Amino acid sequence: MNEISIDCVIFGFKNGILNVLLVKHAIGDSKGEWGLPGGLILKKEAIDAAAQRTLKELTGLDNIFLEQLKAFGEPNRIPLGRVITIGYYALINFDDYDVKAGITVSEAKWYKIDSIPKLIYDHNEILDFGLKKLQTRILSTPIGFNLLPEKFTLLQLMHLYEEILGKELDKSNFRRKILKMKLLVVLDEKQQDVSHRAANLYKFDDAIYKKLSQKGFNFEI
Amino acid sequence: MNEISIDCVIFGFKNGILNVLLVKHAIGDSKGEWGLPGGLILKKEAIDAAAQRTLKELTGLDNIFLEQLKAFGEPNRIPLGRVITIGYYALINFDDYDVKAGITVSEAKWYKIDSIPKLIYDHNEILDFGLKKLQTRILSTPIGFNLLPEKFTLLQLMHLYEEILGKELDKSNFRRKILKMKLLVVLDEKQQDVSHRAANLYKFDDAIYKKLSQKGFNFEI
DNA sequence: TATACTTATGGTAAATTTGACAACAAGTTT
DNA sequence: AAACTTGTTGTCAAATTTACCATAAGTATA
Repeated sequence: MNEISIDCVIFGFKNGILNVLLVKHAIGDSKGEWGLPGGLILKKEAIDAAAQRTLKELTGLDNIFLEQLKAFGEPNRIPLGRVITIGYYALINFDDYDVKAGITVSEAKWYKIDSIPKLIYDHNEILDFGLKKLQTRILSTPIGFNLLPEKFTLLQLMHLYEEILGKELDKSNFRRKILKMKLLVVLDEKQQDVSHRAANLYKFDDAIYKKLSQKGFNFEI
Repeated sequence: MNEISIDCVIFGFKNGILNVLLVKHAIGDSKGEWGLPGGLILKKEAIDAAAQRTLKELTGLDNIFLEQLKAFGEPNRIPLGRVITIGYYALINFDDYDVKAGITVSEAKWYKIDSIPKLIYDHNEILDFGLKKLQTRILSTPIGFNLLPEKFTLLQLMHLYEEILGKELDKSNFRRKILKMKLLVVLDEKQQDVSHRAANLYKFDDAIYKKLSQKGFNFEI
């Protein structure tokens, strides 16, 4: 009766800039245009599994943070016929990722969040929804770490928050608030190759991370 | 290829108790069992419109607060075959509502939130997701008013929050916080027919309501 | 070697918010 | 009139936030 697809908003963070992974379609009516990576759901496949598969096919990565946004179902959202799509968003660690264009896409490329081109169908709307979700989610759940390498400095973490929220934060106050949560563990290791005082590296505490992921917190910034 | 349905978690608030509207199926494999009201999406019908239609057919009400939860798509969530459902939740003013059983349901009934029976398919899961969404949403957006009559007392509003969040609040502090938002307008009118000092009635300010609906707030209780 | 420069980290004081509770007000019931 | 019930206002210490400043620990430059 209906076609159902998956579309993923994949966020990455590099050099203080938030990026989204877009693909250039190689086949079909939208050939040559940019859009979100996605695909049709298989028979007997759970929708979360379909999103995981789509993600793996594109990035080669498993075990990625992935969460459903919602379903998008305007009857004319795509010209060819009725397709309802279920939006997902994912957060990936830039360093682990290696670009792979798939069969149906000719190119895959990171775009800065403030220079997103016009995308096919309603993909700009899905992307915007994903960004808003990320903005609110990062204030109530410790998901931001999925965008960072395993070891990071407090300022890297702060810049991530600044970039996602689109506003400047106070170093000193950010440090106090984030440390109060006991989510971070100081490492006996410092930043390398910087031409100024090296900052301490941190990682997050798995146990507390799990607890806070369920309970949530309230990060007023 | 796939069937897509809508299922609605409809909340109502009466005498300080949060209720959910359930229906008893009159036809099909689930005949005689209780579940969430819902139905299939029509061809060329937007999914939001399908939810509105479902709601109107059951309650006769238009212009109701309605918001999508997410899509539920386990391959075996219903025994008959693959159906992906899109969950919605709605908040309605009890006083405006008049029960109507439809064609496919033999009965429609309000259930207290703490006495929900075993429902068909994954409807208990959808309901739980809806309640959680309501709990977090009510702390960041002024949606609770949709559950109350036009004029209400501060204590009625507080009891609504208490019931939804499942915890007791302090009268004095609640009053201070809610009034600080400037969302409420004092009316020159008091509660009627109570056997104690009558409380002042309030309504909410449309303009500020709209503004806060977009901007959101942070209601720490 | 001394000085300037950059970022990291720790601290502080004023302002604001919170939490817990007391006190009083305005009615109804006994 | 006294007791009772709920509404409304006020208080005050504790906790938190905000906007800073000061110092530490390095690198680069004169």
